[in-house]
Amino acid sequence: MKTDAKKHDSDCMVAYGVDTFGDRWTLLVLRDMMLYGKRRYNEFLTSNEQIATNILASRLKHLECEGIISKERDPDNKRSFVYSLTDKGVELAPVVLEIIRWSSLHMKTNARRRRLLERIETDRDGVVADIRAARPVLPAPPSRARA
Amino acid sequence: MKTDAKKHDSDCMVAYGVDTFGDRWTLLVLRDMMLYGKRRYNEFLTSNEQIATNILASRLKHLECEGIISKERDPDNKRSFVYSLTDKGVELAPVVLEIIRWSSLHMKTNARRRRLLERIETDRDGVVADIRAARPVLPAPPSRARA
DNA sequence: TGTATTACTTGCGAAAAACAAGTTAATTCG
DNA sequence: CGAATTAACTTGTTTTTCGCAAGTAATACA
Repeated sequence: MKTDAKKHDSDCMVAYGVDTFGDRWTLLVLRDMMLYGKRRYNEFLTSNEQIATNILASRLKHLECEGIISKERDPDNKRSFVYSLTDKGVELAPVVLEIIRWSSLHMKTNARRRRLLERIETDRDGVVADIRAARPVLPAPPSRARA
Repeated sequence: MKTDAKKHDSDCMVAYGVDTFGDRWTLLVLRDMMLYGKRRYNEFLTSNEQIATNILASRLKHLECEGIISKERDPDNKRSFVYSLTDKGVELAPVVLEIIRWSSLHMKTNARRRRLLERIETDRDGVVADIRAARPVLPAPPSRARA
């Protein structure tokens, strides 16, 4: 499987990150994996932001090419696949957690958010352990009505 | 000045971050400000990744609308403007620093990178102070030949 | 007074995203 | 056992955004 050419391909570490997850959707897929423990194509499709199926397929392929997720057959259901975070993917957790922290400074606060933020501040290693184990860090959000 | 409609506008903190800086260019502009102390339109145009001028203008406007940067006339040169990070912008530094850290785990290492990483690990507050003061954290990178 | 500089805007073709529909293979249901 | 369903995608097609080249307006400089 051939990986996409890098868009920037500069020597910069920030550009490397942007090339890897700097688009409208990739970080949301990673969020679904990290916070909600999602692992299947169908699950990613049902997030609140309604990613299109062709886009989802291309982002999963890209993440796999970058070594951030791996794809394996579900042993119990031969038509299903399970996507998992690799070590390289789990190492991205601090980036996602810092995004959450920053946003929490600038979004209206609520109990759900406060709880997550508190846990990030006081039990970051536990959060990362949950992410690694695919244990949801948050209960799934209430899903919005579709059009 | 009217801000763009949010693309995702979900209730999610990660989505808020993606709406704010989740595209090919915004994080690179922020990097230029944070790491290299860039403050002017021309300076942003000369980064290694060669952003187009209309895109740069739209990203600066967006960042300003989001309250991440501010734009002021240069008192010494009436045709020039100075862009600065607001508090909200400086608060994004940890996100950028975590991206750098993650990338450094997965890019070929070199002296320049090792130095920055070391400083991030041992003097994070000093790095953030430099960012706030618009002091370059890194010397400008060797610029690449243009086409 | 004329040229250069700074910070943009405009127009247009190309690329990517979004939407809808179709495909394939495994599985469950009657 | 055959038919409907599910899971994971493709494949068109339209719409939006990107990226390049060129143009513009307001200083500033010689």
